[in-house]
Amino acid sequence: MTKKISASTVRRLSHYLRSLEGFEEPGGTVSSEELAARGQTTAAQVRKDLSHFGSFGKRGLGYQVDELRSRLRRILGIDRTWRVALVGAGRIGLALFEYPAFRARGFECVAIFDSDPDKIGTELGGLVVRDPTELEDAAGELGIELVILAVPAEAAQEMASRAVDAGVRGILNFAPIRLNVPPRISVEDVNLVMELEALSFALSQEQREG
Amino acid sequence: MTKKISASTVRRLSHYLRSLEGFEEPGGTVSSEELAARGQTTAAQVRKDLSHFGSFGKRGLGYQVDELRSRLRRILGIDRTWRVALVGAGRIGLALFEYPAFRARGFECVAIFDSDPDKIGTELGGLVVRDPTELEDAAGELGIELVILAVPAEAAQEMASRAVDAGVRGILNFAPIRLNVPPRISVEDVNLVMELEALSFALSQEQREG
DNA sequence: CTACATTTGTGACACTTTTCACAAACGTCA
DNA sequence: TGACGTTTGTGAAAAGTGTCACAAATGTAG
Repeated sequence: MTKKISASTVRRLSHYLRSLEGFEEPGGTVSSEELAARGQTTAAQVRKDLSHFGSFGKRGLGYQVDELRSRLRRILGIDRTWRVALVGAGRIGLALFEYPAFRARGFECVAIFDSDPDKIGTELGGLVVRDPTELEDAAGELGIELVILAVPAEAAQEMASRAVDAGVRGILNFAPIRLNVPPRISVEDVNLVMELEALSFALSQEQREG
Repeated sequence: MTKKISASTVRRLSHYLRSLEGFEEPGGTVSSEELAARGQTTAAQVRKDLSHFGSFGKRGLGYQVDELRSRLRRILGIDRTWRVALVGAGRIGLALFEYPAFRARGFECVAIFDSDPDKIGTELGGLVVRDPTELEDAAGELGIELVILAVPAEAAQEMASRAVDAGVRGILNFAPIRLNVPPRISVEDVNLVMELEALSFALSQEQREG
């Protein structure tokens, strides 16, 4: 179980779990074939993905839905609540803050930071916006392990470093730069411009090829 | 040039372009080594990525920044303006709508659709919110080629199909489902819960391994 | 109990992506 | 001009991912 799991496998696991949620027969089973049909993948891929974490299917039957679901949750580390801080109370940050899916999956936003003096001290969604210099104190106090970083590119590195100093272990980064953090820190980048550019590339490519 | 370009290559191209923007010596050059240092990659990777589109470096010197920049823009298809419609005027949709980086890169939001009767007819950011049934007419009229789909999972498939019928060629999908669309349509998924789960997985993995 | 229809788990294979290594090209300087 | 240091472009090797095919389990039905 100490083998390296690829990013694509993790994404698929997350997707399998999502698929299982529309599945409400108690005690039912699901085959790798069915699971594959709901995702955009193959039965063999499903089985290989799951096999990295032990063998919890029954041959001839498939996987027990309830068990698979809880196993996936355990594997993904969402069989608990993660305490998250929002850094950057701009439009995107606030939209995420109120995104119901986050809370529903156990990601609980417990603090908001923003360096805009006009915002500091005001209340947003039941939390008082704090100065980012308070991050270090607050992180310990509130048990913050994850940060959603939604600040302009110019400020991102500084805020990331501050979060790292505060003891945060993971960063969901919306700024379009590669953060420079110690290797023990996990960073996931969400680069919206990049996504649009990928679309633009695909569309232009089609045209070039006729 | 008709070879298949991998998604990771496209993402890196986008990133190279972003890196070059902080580069304001007119007529300067940049080596694959420097470009690699700014990204999270290697010099060989940079050269191979670029070589798929012709050889526009000078041996012994590197790449001319101005030229590389405009070549990358051409390659990515952002040497023009893309007309985009926002479908779903919820929090995330509106945040994206006003995201300055989009417009700055040539993605121009020219229409907003939402099926909420309370929103239809109201003005948001200078545009009147329309009923999604108008998509087909509006798409032709306004030259919409891309759609940002930011609606709840339940509505996503229907809206996607409508957009496809309207002649849209690309969809940036924020709903956590795999859209079922004809193969000629490009879809990029942005799944925020999945990203958080990937972080959660990485953090839990560390703990398991001690 | 045996034959049978399923479906998993997994080694072997195929394909993709990255890394390596080096010849070829370029500018410079004497 | 010619030797030199640099950096590209690219085949070939290595590493990583996905697919296939099939033996081993499992439940069912007779």
